[in-house]
Amino acid sequence: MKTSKTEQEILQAATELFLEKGFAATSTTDIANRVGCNQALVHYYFRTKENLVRQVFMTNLEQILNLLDQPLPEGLDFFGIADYYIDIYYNYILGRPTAPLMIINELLTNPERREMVREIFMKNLRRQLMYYNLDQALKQAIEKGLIRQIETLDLLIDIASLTLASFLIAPIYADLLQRDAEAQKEFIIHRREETKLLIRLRLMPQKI
Amino acid sequence: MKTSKTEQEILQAATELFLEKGFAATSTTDIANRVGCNQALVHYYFRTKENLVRQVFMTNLEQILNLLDQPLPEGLDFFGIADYYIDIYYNYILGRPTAPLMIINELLTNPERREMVREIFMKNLRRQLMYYNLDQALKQAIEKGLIRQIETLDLLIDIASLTLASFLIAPIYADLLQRDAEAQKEFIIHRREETKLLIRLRLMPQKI
DNA sequence: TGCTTATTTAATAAACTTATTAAACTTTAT
DNA sequence: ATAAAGTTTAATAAGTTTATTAAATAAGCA
Repeated sequence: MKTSKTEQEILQAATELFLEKGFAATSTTDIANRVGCNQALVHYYFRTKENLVRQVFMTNLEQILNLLDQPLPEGLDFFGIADYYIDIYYNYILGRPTAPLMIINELLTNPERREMVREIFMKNLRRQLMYYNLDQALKQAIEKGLIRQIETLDLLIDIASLTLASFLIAPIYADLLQRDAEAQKEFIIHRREETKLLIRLRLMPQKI
Repeated sequence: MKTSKTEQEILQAATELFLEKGFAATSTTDIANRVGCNQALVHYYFRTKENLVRQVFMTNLEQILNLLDQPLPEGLDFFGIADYYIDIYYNYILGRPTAPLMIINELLTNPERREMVREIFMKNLRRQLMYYNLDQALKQAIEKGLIRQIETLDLLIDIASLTLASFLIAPIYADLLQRDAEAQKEFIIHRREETKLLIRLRLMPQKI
């Protein structure tokens, strides 16, 4: 009763198409065509398109959230920790560059999805603990004058913003300046280093 | 032959719905229902849905690009100029918070739209001149040691990334922490100031 | 006024969408 | 080998979508 090969292929094709064109613009017929199977088979395995959408959405969202779930690396200062997380996120998204857009897009246009996110958050106590630990560690470092005053949430949003936007902008950059896929990847690597520099300067305890 | 009231109403309703639900999820029947007119009327004025989509897309994109088209304010140093542009963008998007998502979404999922963007760029020589002027001014300031070494494109992308992401994250933030619209606006204002601080620190000529 | 043009509507064609059903085909397990 | 369970297909119902058409209504003006 473990998921069959065809079922996986359908899920895979659905994921690809949803990421390429968005949920609304993808039909179950499109999915079947990509797999090379009958359209009814999509419904046999997942019954409704909504189930399929939900599954793809949840899987991708959980993957992204789980990246934060790893323990803080030992023996690194905050500059090192920031770099470490920036690398993790850039590397992850390099592998599936349109996933964040799909997530963001669904979250913004579909209120039900936001309910799902709260569920995921509430369910995972470990993640809440991680946030609490980071918050405490930051506060101590600030008190000791090791880093500049910053809210924990702002630091995370700064990193997330710069990372996310790199991947939204990269394909547009490549197309506009008529660059190839290789140049696009270089652009992202370059933006990763710029992100690290920005965050480093944000945290460095010098007076403005 | 100037655009009739009904035509404007249709365009307005289409814009609203496209921004709320996305292009694919909005039907011409939805648009007619919001206006309170017959569905055929939508096609009478715009013939195809694609024409309507194109027009809404182009209008919003041009508005966003035109924000950069204003002359550099006099008597400001680069820190002041950066703040000035950050304010302009935040204020604009505050008025139409989902416009950037629609633009980004279309650009990423629909290759034809990227062609449109190149057209717009190439057509507007003044914008190219603006970029050239900014580039020159930055290079001089760097040479004189007034600001830290930075590529012009990176500075613009830094600002755009932080601004854009604020608006993508704000509604999710509000929903997740169950805050109201007022708190969401405050969040964005707060992020605007964090953006200014980040950019300021990025430009300040201190050794890392 | 009456003629012309513009706007609006109802009706509908043609294509496409999701989902179900019954029948055919494969596997698997005894 | 064969019965049971699982997989796949063709056919199709029911609904939606875009777009067109012809007829009805309203405006503009000579």
